This record gives sequence, structure tokens and C-alpha cells, in this order.
Amino acid sequence: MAARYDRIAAELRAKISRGAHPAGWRLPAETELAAEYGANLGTVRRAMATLEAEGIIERRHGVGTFVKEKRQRISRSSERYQWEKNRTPLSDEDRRRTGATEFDTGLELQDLRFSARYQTVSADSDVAEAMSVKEGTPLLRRTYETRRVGENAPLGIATSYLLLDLIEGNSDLLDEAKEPWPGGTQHQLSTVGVEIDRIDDRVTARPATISEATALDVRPGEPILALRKTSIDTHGRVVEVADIVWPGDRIELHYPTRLARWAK
Amino acid sequence: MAARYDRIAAELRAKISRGAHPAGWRLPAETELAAEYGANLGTVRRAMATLEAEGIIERRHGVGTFVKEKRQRISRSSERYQWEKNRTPLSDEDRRRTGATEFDTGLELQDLRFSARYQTVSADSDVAEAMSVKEGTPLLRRTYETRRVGENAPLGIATSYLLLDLIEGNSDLLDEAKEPWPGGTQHQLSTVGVEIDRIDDRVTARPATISEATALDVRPGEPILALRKTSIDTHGRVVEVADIVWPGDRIELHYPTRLARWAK
DNA sequence: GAGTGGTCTAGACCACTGT
DNA sequence: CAGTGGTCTAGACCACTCC
Repeated sequence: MAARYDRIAAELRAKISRGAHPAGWRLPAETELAAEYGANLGTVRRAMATLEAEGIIERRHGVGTFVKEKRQRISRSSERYQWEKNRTPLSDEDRRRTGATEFDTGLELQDLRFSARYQTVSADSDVAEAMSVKEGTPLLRRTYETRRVGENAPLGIATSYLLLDLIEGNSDLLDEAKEPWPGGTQHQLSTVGVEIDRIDDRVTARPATISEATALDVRPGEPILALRKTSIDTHGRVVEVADIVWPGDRIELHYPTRLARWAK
Repeated sequence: MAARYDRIAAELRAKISRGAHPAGWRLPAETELAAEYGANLGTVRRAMATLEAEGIIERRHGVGTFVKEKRQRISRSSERYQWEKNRTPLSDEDRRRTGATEFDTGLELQDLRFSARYQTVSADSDVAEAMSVKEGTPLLRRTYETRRVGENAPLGIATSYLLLDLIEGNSDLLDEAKEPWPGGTQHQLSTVGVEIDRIDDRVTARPATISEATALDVRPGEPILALRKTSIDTHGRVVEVADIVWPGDRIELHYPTRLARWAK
């Protein structure tokens, strides 16, 4: 026997998915729904909480409850890596014209704002293992936030780690005021003679932690798409590890794979 | 001012992440926690619901509440695509020995059980668009569930669509009793002369729908990792579209990218 | 100020699990 | 059967938004 709040949720879910209520439509007040279903307010509120967790409705304090508009997903393609590499030999001016995020479909450079923060830290066990260095090794930690113009919450947050002793040959690389750096990390590393050979992406989904929920302006527990990006140079060294997180409903990661042809 | 349930949740979260309580440790009963914090039972329960959504604790009806053990993630690499292609010319016996999921790290063939269900359907608008065919085009829909031996809930569920008029040259391809097919879909398609040239993966994260929650044995709203896989043959035709879903905490998708070397 | 969703309490009873 | 989490009610009051 399904719980009462499940039946209320199911009924509303069915109405919405059947298209009876378009996106943006305002639902009756919770007290009205309670009267309508002959249920207690708390029971109705629990049903609403379920639908909200499913991403079907949006509750706005003091305003009302609405059928949620589908947010447009940004697409991010792994082809950006080769594209970025191809641009490292270009002039500063050429590199300045477009960024990697603009390369991915959907957005233009002027629609986006970046912010960067640099800190020197020592490697914790997780990053140390990913970079094959000893725990405590000095690193440069760089935190990037990407925002759409007019939006308060960032689209995504990237945390990148570089080996400090690899990059100290170029003091510009330690200066966050030089961001956004035309040509991105691959160009930054090329200034100290590093050529990236391979980039390893590992993608997971998990509930937002409290701090992610705060930073990305989503509810705790809401699905997060997390990418651990590991860059390996032509000498087989791990030269960058980056963790990137997005609210699950804002991103699509695109990975094309070309296969070798059959021998004739 | 943080809500009371937020403070209770924060306190417990801190204790757990500080390592004061190991994985598997049983928390005090909710009534005890209520007394301890001087709060109402409902308030404590709300705090627990938050921690449960974050994946930190697990509540078992009639038993108690426990610090959640981290589930081991299965890794699935895009290298499986080329690996599978390389095996299409091999003998039936050779192909039978290992499957693509065994290729990915972590599991052995004997630890896994597959089940398949075939149905002929007509293309809905979403799949029709993905395959560049008209809505209503006849398709073979194949649903696969992968289970670890001894586990009830599937690891993941795959729904694959093939163009019926492409495969009807080989009636074995319409027979679900032939599953698991040694060599997988790429070999199946090779029997009707199709060579895959390119596979496009699109990865998203989203809350589990009600039906996914039931099928995968997770809570509604829990993070799901979803993959839309599109296979394109050497003539540029979309020959397979597959949707694969996993509980977010069970899978890691691995995508290596090799970059072209700089010209000397 | 009216109306909305958000928090919290107090208490009853149900449903599941292990002994 | 004891002890746990799950459901539901009734009602008070708060916090936010908009007019």
C-alpha cells in the first residue's frame, strides 16, 4: 500500500507529465491542496518535497509552487582538449579571441564571466595519489568559477592543481591577476616546456555536499556531475589534476570516440 | 539563522566526517537523538533525511540508522568500444570468453549476470530524432540489465534501439534467446555488414524518476548517471541509440583522450 | 497586510526487523 | 515482543514576497 504522500505526488506528477499543466504553471497553495486531497498539510508538503527532489516542481518561499522550466544544458565536449592544444602556438591576440567554453556549443564568450583564485597548498592524500607525488608536496591550487551573465550562481566550479616546482620557472603562472589566461592551462604549461600528451576524464554523479550546495546554489543532495581530469605530459608525468563540478541539470558531457577501420 | 534541523545535521555530519564514527557504525535511535538535542522527533527526522539524501547515512526500517559504507564504483572505459571492435573478426569461441563489462576494471565475467528483453516498437520523437528517422519507424528495442551475483538490484539498465529494416537480414538478431551474444552489439551489426565508425557518448546526471528508482532500487530523486550512446557507421548512418542508467554511486565513466603531438 | 511556503512541536499509530 | 524507523494528524508561529 503506497503512502498517502506518494499517491498525492503520483497524481500531481501524472497531471504534469501528461501536459495538463505547462512549465511555469502555478500550483494551488499547499493549504488548498491539503483541503482538496483531504490530507494534512504536512502530508501534502511531503509530497511536494518529493516532486521537488525529482526536479519536477520548484517551490518559491512567499510566492508559490510552480511547474519547473527545464534548464538548458551546456554541452562540454572532449574535443576541446585537442582544440586547446592546437591553439598553443598561436599569437596572444589570436588566443585571446575565444575561450574553450565558447568552443563548446551554446554559449558565447560575452555571455560568460570567469573568476579565479590562486593559493599554494600542500597535497592531501587524494591529490597526492592522483599526481603520483608524496603527500605534502607543494601545489598551486586554482579555483575557477564560470558564471552566465545575469546569473548569481556559478555554472560550474573547477579546482585545478599544478606542481609548484614545475611551474615556478614562470612567475606569471603564480599570479591570479593574469586570469583569464588566453589559451588556458595547456598554454600556461607550454610556457614552462610542458606538452600534454593525454587527458584522462573520470565522470561520476553524486549528491551535492553541503558546501557544494551552497556554492552552486542547489539543494543539499541534489545530483552533481563531477569530473576528475588528469593531464599527462609527453614524459608520462601527471602535470595537472582538476576536479570540476556542475549541477546535474546544467551540463552534458560529450565524448566522441573514433574507431579504427577494419582491415580490408 | 540556520534551522534547527540544519544544526543537528551539521553536528552529526561533522562527527562522522571527522572520523569519530566509522562506516557501519550505528547511530542512536531517533527518539534518543531527539532527547539528546532537546528537539522534537520530527525535527530530528528531518535532519536525518538530509544526511540520507547526502549519502552519508543509511536508515533501515526496523533496524536502525548507520554510517553508510562507501559502495565500490565500477569503472567503464570508452576504450571498450575499440576493444569490442577488434574482437568482431575473432571466432565465436574467442569472443565467448570475455564480455565488454569484464574488460572494464574490477569485475570478472562470473561475477555478473545479464538479462535481455527484446520488443519491436515504433520510434518516439526523441529516439526518432537521435536516429534521424521519421517518428513511428519500426525499431527493435532491447533492454539489458546487468547484475552482480548475489545482488538483487541491477548495476545498470541499458535500453538499446536498432533500426528493424537494417537488421532483418539476420533473424538471429531478433531473438532474445541468443543473448548474451558473444562479441556484443558491434558483432551483431557486423553480421549484416555494418561497421561502426564513431561512437558518441553524452553523459548527464539527474534525479531518479519513480520508475528508475523502482528498477534500480534507489530512492526517488537519488542521483542517476545517464549515458546516451549513439553509434554511427562508416556510411554516416546512426545505427544504434542506447540509453544507459546507473545509480550515481555505482559507476565511474572513464574517457581517455590522446592528443596529437606538436610539430617539431 | 494578505498570502505563500518553512519550521517546529506534541502525540498517535503503523510497519518492519531481529531475538 | 521490544525496539526501530515510517506515516499522519492538528495546530502554532515564522519568513519571505508582493501589492
